[in-house]
Amino acid sequence: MPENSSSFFEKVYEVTGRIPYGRVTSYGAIAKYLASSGSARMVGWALNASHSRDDVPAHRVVNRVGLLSGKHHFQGSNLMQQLLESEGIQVIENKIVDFQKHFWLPE
DNA sequence: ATTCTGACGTGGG
DNA sequence: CCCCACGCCAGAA
Repeated sequence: MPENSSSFFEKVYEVTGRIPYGRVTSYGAIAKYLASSGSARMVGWALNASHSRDDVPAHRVVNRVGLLSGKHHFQGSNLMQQLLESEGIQVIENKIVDFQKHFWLPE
């Protein structure tokens, strides 16, 4: 609802919040959707600040190969993986199985 | 103002 | 398959 998001962060939260249950996307995809640019790093940065928000499923955002690059930033050592698996997503060696199959592109 | 740092991505060797 | 260099840009020191 707040398209008045003055911050880049707000936009990232907004899009991330739209990721359907059991689906995942990449930082680059979000960055492209927002800025049509390769500012994927900013997306990860923004998600870093999403800690206070529980409405931002950051665990559904991984890098372009489906690797859980940010799992180290979650509370537990494997919380991110648990969350994904609890949504029916298979994760092996910090990597999502059939990543492309679960991939979701921002609309 | 300058410098450094990233939850990334692409391209080349 | 692996490793490296560059681009990208918001924020902290």
